[in-house]
Amino acid sequence: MPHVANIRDVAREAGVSYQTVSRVLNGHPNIRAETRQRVLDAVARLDFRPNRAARMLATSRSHTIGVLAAINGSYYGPTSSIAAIEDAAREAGYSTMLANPRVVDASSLREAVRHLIDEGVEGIAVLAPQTRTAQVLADLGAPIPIVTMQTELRDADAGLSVDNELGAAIAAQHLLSLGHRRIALVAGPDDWSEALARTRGFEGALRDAGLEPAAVAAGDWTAESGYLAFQQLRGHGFTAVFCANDQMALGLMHAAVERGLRVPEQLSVIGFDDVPESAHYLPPLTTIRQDFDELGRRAVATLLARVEGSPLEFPTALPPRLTVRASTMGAPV
Amino acid sequence: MPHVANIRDVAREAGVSYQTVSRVLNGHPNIRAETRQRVLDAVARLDFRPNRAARMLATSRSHTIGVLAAINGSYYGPTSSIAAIEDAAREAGYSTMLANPRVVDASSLREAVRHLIDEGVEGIAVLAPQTRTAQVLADLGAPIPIVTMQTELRDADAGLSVDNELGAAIAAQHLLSLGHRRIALVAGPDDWSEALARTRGFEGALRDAGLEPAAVAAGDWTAESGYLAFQQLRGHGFTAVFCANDQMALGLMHAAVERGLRVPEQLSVIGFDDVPESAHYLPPLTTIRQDFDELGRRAVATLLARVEGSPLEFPTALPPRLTVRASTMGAPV
DNA sequence: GCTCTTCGTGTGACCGGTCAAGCAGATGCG
DNA sequence: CGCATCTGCTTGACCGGTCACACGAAGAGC
Repeated sequence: MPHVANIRDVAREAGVSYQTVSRVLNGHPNIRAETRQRVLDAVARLDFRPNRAARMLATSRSHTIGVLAAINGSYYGPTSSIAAIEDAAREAGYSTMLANPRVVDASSLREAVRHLIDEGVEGIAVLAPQTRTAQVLADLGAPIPIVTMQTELRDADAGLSVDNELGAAIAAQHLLSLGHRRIALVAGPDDWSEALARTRGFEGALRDAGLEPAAVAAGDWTAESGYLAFQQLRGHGFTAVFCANDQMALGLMHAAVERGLRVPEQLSVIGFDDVPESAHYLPPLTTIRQDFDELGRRAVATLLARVEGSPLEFPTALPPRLTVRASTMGAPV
Repeated sequence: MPHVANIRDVAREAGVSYQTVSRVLNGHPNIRAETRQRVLDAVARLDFRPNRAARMLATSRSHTIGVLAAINGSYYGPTSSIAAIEDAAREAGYSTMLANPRVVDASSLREAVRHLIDEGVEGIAVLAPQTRTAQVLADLGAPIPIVTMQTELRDADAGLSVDNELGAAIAAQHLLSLGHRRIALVAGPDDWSEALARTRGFEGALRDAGLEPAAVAAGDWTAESGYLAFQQLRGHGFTAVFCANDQMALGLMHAAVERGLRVPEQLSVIGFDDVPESAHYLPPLTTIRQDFDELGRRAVATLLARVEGSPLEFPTALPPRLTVRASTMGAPV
């Protein structure tokens, strides 16, 4: 086992005390330039890397954040956000620790948070947008900041979601502007905040036009559930359908085509998320784009501001953007 | 700031010395049952949680593994594996630290590995299946075990991939058995091990049948690149095409349909991965299934065995499995 | 010239665990 | 009965950093 240098080795090598080395490493003032250089040279010669455990023990700061992500059903969004979080965190000198509860219930969430806290993380970003999540986390009374992404709460974390309600309203308005009047909804699971917000936005926009959904089915975000949803919906005589995410839209189009319906000529379909593949679905999917990367970056910025006690906050949710492709067209007459 | 209990508080509460508490926590023998119980009661009363930094400093063991994942292009596979890794690690009492180089070049890889080592991880699982990865990692001479997943090397980590060569051969044989003789290939990027292995397997199977690929194009795993690949390939008169992943197959089908070709009647398409959506592509995609979860579990098992010096090894790559759906049929005459 | 501040550096204690050695009391063995 | 061994527990040192404080030297103010 090769001996790895510690701070006292460096001090000896540089001919100063270990405290001086510590000062140099932490950028304290009041070090003579020549002394600093001697220390830095010694650090380089010995390839000294400060021991994080020792530093953490002494300062009780870990420079680590936790990511609590429950990934199931859809992959693209959470994965993009996680990658962005890790990137932003490292940029700011923080490391990232992962916790993946396999199911999202109160006790798994609690256990995951506790695990991360035991690891010494200074803050946690949560990607588990079930409705109950926010409440469970609040009840925990955790001693560190926790930001919840993609929540529907109009609270301090508002800036950490896309405005799902607005996005769904835009989708509905797009269909309305094409002349559709009988529009169905494939909602997400009703224990997900985003699903509820999208349903609300969609129904609100319809109501503003004096309409109601022609029919409603709920899926679980998977393509398979979109496929099954179509079977529930058929017979309700709609000319367009809003699916709460792209995968369900894909499954629904599959079922529709199988029944001999032509998309978009006989049925317009619009999704949500704009996953990279949706541009190549058949037909290419009209959908609502979310900026998952920006979401991740904002989560880290918010978290670190809270960790360090500064007041940064993102007051408004990110604007979603309509991407029109070939799966929507004017209503058949 | 509420005082959190340390081991000496527990000792005082239980009326024993701190060393006895440490013994109990670490399951040492030679503790009287009644003493152990008194300690455990005190632990529970004070909600004592051992400080990981202190333990790490004293033992120089972190009980943490690192995951170095370069996620770009495809999401489903790596994300599934990461989730499985985190799960298996936690099961074994290990935590998971993340590092996501945004590009995969030698210096980013080195930096990411170094970052993880500085964090004190005891081993690293690498999901960055570019060909050069393995060599760069080997050259690093890292003082901790590193396992590389999805590498093409037939070395100690062989069990940490699906047998890509076999999978591609199975795909080719499926097309051959349907009577296709003019078969094109959309390969993955040629700096990815998996891409090379799939190309090898595909071309090998064709050669065994006395054939050569009708045409070859390379993509970058994205649907978009599959779409573009078709434009390169057309005019080469093929009746079937093997795409090195599902997304590229999706893009290719999109381009084919746009040119008026019917899949599978005029063109059979087969993919690789079996992402959840591929069952609902239009037409549903015939593809080769990989077990990403098992890959993640094996990576952790291998890593921990190596960390602990036990001899566990998975001698053989995971078998891929053909999933026949609607995108392939007998060759047109 | 003497004290007062500022600058640059060193000393000791401490963070919260673990490990090695030590030390009573009980038990085994001749 | 004397000695060695085992059992159960305690004490002291240590892991590798940081923090609070002390201290000598140089420059400022009177």
